[in-house]
Amino acid sequence: MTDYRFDDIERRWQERWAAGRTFEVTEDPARPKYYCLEMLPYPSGDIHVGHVRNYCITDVIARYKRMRGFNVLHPIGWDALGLPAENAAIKRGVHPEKWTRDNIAGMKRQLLRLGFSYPWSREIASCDPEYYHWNQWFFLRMLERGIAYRKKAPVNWCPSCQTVLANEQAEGGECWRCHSKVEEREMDQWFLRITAYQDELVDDMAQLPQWPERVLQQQRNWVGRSHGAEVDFPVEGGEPLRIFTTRIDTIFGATFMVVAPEHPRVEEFVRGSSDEGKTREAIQRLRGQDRRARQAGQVEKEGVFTGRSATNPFSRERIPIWVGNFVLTGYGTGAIMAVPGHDERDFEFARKYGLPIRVVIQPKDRALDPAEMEAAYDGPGRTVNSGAFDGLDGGEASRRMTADAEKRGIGRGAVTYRLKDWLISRQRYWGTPIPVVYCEKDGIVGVPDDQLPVELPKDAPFTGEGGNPLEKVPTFVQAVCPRCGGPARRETDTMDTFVDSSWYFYRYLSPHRAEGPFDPTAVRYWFPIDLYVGGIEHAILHLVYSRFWTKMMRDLGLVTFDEPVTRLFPQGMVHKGGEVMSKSRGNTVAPDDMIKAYGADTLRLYILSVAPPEDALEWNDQNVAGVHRFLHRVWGLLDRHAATIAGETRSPVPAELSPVARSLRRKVHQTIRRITDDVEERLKLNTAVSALIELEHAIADAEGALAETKERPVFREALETLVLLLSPFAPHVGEEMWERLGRRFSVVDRPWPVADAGMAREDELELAVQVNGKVRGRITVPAQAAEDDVRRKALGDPKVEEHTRGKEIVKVVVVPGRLVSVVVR
RNA sequence: GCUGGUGUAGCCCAAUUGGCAGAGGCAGCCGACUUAAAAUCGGCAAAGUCUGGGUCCGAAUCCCAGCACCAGCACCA
Repeated sequence: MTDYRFDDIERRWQERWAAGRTFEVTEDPARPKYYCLEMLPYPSGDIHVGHVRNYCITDVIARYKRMRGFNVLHPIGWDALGLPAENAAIKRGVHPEKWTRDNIAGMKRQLLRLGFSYPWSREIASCDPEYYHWNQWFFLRMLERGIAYRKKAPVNWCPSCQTVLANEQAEGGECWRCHSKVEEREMDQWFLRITAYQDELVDDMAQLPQWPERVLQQQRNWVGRSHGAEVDFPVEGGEPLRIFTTRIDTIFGATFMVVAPEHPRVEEFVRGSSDEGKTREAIQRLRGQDRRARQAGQVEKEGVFTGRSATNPFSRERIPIWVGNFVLTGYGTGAIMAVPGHDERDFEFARKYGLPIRVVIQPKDRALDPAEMEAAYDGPGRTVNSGAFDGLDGGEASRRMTADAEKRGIGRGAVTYRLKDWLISRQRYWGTPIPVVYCEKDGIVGVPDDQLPVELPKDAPFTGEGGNPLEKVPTFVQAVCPRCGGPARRETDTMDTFVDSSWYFYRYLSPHRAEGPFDPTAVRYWFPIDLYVGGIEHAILHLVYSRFWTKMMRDLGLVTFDEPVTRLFPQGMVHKGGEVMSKSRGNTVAPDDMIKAYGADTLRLYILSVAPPEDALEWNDQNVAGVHRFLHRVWGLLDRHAATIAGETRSPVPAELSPVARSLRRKVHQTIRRITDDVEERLKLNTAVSALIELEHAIADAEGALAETKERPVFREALETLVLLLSPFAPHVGEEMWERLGRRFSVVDRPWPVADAGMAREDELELAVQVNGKVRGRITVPAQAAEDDVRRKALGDPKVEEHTRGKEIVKVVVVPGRLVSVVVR
């Protein structure tokens, strides 16, 4: 037998694919299309196991769909701008561009070595000026429409990355990249008005039935839409104070108000009160509390009475206005009506400061007594102590009270959102320059389209001494105002790299197009993306931005649909030793080592077989040996017979078959059906691999009986089918075996086998017979036996009779193809 | 704290969605090959499904209560 020299085999076919441009595709209206997308990698230097898992899944699907007759687009590129390149420049004196290009070259080599079916002519890198040109072009279109704008706002500053971050990138008060604690700073920054699409982002989820609910849930939480009402509370000696509430039905229970320490009217309320000085001091202290901790509710509730009072516009009661650290600016109006009887936070605050608690919602089953209550009641019930509104359920009370407030001109239904506009400016070099200049005369002026791209200067100094390197390049900063021709200062902020990834999947369609970001005809053919596979960690960053970007492009008239991705499939993480595999934990596995030891086909097969693609994968070096042995056995099997099969005329499978042949054929067709089901809808690639192994076992078992007989056509069919079914998973072995079977290059264009239902059907079945739940006998019946015959045979079985003799048969359940259950008394 | 997911041989995972708990792999044991070892090949053994209740002829699967782990959300008024 010849050795399984995976290294030689894999390289040979990789070269052949490259030379034959096997995976290049163009639009072909005659064939159905399939756009199979994976998340493009950041060129950090190494492909890691998480990438491999992602790309193995998409590669199997891409190859499978191609065999099913689809015109498949399965592209790859590089998310090539971003901080690590610049940090490397500071640390090691390598230019970010060189660092990035070198990393891309190395990682590309790794991807090629894994045999992924990419159309490399479509490769893109976001650091190419020909790519970020279009970031700038989009930015200018958004600037024209007020979607991009500049404003001063409190923003998240990462002291370690020396730049501001978007809200999404500073969750929990930590920088998403380096986990430093972010600081709040008041700065002039560029924003994209994603909030213009906040309703669509939620409502269009109805168009995404093939997205996992947990991702949609996360996005829904992030947008944080909440329906309620705004109500103005009259303030003694001042303008009314506006609050937002989702529980206007409890307004009669509002016994005090609370404003955030930063509320603009705090000073007005405090001025002239009896304890002015002390109050101010207390408020100052509340302001000094850590804002993040306050938001997260990790700080004990504290407050102070401002000295001023307001009137509850429904109960007409005089109620005090407090300042409290649990009320936040930037959500609602920064002021609340406090209903301690029915809101946990208000209850806690009221108990602490001895403020009155009133019950205005009465549950069905018990009576609430404010003096006895240990917690707020926020369940359902009917309104009480609510004047003309008594006796209503919550929904009805809210509707009527809102209508009443509206009629009196003191309130209205209102919707609030948690989502903030997307802060996209970064004070760093290695990003897309924001294409505007500041002119003394004309203010902010966009760079004209014909002057794009604004390219990054090559000679910026990377000292690491604070400040954006771009500011230190006079030839970059000094500009001419496109409008008046006078001197202007060029913007030195660059764009968030999430801008690049928000639309890269459109650029794959026309990667070098100079007239626009993409060819609309190609978009009409290829979009939407049929399958998008990637890490779940992008659920609210990249995937929200991408949805926004498509909607924005739609409003520019560039596309005609609302959503770019039909089916999203988040793959599971890779763990080792029970922990997420990551550089920082030092538990990573290098794909290169695996390839060297076992080959790419083994690595691919292993990573797919060990767990369902959506589950966490627990890495275990020893398990790799298992699939490697499987490939060895396949190799041996083919090695023994390929030459014979290749050398003879292909005769048809005989109609009359021996039991062994019949059984092998059945297994072949059952396997086709199983793997097709597993791959097609459920993406259960792990069980598909198991089915391949089973088929190999079955073929090996029949080898002695069939290989050298006139029934060899059955054996040949089995081997050919095994190769075809295996080829999307282990494509190099697939090609090699296909060739050795005497068939033409390439297996990637062979039609996927079709299961013959008749062939797959069992002739006879063994059924268990249960008596009172215990298996007492077994009967063999023809597969299509009538229920009555099965029943008769089951009851006639001697072992069964032993247990039914002399007893009354109460019931006989026949489950066709499964078992018979007899109940006796 | 809330929501969702998961819990099956020593380990990773299956079980046609209520029908005989086992497809596949790892590890283990036995054997073949080998001077020997590794690699390779063949075979064997192993859990009654996290716990406790319930429904049913029949439950890993459905229901109730709890436990463990994972993920997301969490003063958002």
